[in-house]
Amino acid sequence: MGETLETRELAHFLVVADELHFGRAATRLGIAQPALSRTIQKLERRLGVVLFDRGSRGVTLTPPGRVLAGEARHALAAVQAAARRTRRAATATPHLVLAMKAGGDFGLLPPILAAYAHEPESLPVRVVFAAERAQLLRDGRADAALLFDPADDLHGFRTETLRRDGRMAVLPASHPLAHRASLRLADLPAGYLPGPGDEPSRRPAEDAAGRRPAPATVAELLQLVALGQTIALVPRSLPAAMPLRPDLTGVPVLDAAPVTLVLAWPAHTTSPARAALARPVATVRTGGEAAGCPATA
Amino acid sequence: MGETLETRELAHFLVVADELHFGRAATRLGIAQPALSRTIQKLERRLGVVLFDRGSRGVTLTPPGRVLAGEARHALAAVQAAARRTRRAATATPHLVLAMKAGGDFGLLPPILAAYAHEPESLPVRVVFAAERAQLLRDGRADAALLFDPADDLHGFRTETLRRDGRMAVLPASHPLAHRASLRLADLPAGYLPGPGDEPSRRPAEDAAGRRPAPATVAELLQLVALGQTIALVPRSLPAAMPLRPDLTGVPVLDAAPVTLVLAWPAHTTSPARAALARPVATVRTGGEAAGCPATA
DNA sequence: TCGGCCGATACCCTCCGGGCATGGGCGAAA
DNA sequence: TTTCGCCCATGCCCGGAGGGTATCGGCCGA
Repeated sequence: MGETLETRELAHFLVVADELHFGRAATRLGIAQPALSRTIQKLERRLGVVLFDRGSRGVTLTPPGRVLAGEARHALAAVQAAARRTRRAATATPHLVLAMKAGGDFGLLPPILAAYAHEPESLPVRVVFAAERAQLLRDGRADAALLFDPADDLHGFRTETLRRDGRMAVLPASHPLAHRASLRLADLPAGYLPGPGDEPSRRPAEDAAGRRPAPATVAELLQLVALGQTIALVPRSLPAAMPLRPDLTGVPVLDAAPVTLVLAWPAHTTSPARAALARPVATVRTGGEAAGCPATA
Repeated sequence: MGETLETRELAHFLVVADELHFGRAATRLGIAQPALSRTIQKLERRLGVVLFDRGSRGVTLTPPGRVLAGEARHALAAVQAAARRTRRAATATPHLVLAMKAGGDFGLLPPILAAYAHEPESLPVRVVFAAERAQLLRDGRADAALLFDPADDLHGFRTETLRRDGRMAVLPASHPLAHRASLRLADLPAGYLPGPGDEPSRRPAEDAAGRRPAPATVAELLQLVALGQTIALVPRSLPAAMPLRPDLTGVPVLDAAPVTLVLAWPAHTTSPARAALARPVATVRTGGEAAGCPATA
């Protein structure tokens, strides 16, 4: 009764929880449907819990099933992270992987990396660009990431604050609001898209309804603004890393919640090379008011 | 090459990493030694990494092996937490488990629980006493815990500050320093034991050398003080929950690092009942100066 | 040099995971 | 109401992974 679950069981369960259809889930897993049914049944018996309601009108997650879906995702990410980090620890050419979005450093990264290179334990740093930086960090594909505090999910990470920043609206230079010195949220027309760092963690390539997803990069977002399709809310420091094209204008939004740019890393890692990466941040940080106040808020 | 590791492999690996001896590890696992050897070999082949140095003078972890040991512990804790939380989500009588050390609430818990009981989503709360509260939280045996900030490992937890507090030395009333109004760390004789919340996370029942471990509870610690075997450094609010016996005296230590008592819970849980537990904390909190500043420091 | 410790190898067996065929419940269509 | 069809469960078989016993081989200490 108390044996530990196997990762295969959790992975198979997650696919069923995702598809809510044993047949399709089995296809996705490359196995036959009966085998999958039995795996789930055994999992349910082992847990002593019914995970799915099998109505003839399809399959539904029970409340405990919903709990397991969330927990299983975390557990599997932890297992994958174990494999990835172990492999990378054995690499002949050790290095750190830093995940960020293009322009997502407000121009602060170059001096940090320069200072880091002088640290005694420093390693070469490879920068990767990705929207799902938090996920990369969780499953071991990255050693550190530049994240935004209220927008990204910082749970389980340790962080060092780089900069706390207000927001501004980016609009076409021809927009009626473009000449204003400042704005309030109420001034903005309804339906503007979120700014960088507000993206949802899961971003399907395409909606079930076929709608296009929100833009994944700041460049895409600003492109949409230039096309007059939206208004963007971005950190005021953004132009330091990515100047606005001339046909766009930035106007501070006074009452938009501020964003905090942080350097984040998995809480339990112990690499001295990674620890040294946090050190130069303190010297580079500008305008930081929450020094030493870690995240996980 | 890229398949995910199985929990059984990780568990077996951890025992070998702990024992550094295949034979003993196999016995602990209840299997024969050859099977264990093969499991580890397969794990190494799958990862493409050598995890152990097999010298004839015993077995040693390689550096990547040490990485995997840390990662595997976290991954397995996550898997076990998944099972525990799922089972408890299916319980007929839902409730929350709150882990603490006896006296570890500074007397603040009763009003919190009283206020919590009036929250709309509240559940019955079962309090369990344990030294390894953080571990209980990590593997799903508890839903929340009262932890001490610099002492406990708060990585991966969300927290709500209950109280920040200086420390005092507890000494026998007959001790030469007992009449002082205040002390500094330099005044204390070398070799005093840590106070509550300074305990290491792993506490073997007995040393390899056979020495007794540090006391696990405050009551044990104060007992040792009364016996003149040590001096204790405890939070100044401790007597609010656990009055000092008359033959003991508390003297503030001005330059000892303050302790922060926090309510902690796993970062990614989503139970509304658990979320409601954090709410009364804000109303009960006294002397808190770091409100809203979360942990993970 | 020899015996003992300890991990690796060889070989066998059992059982678990998976495949195929089929049963059975339930809703929708006729 | 009957029938068709979708979809999950069940029955049965097979291959392989995991485990057990016996044994080898390297290394150290006596």
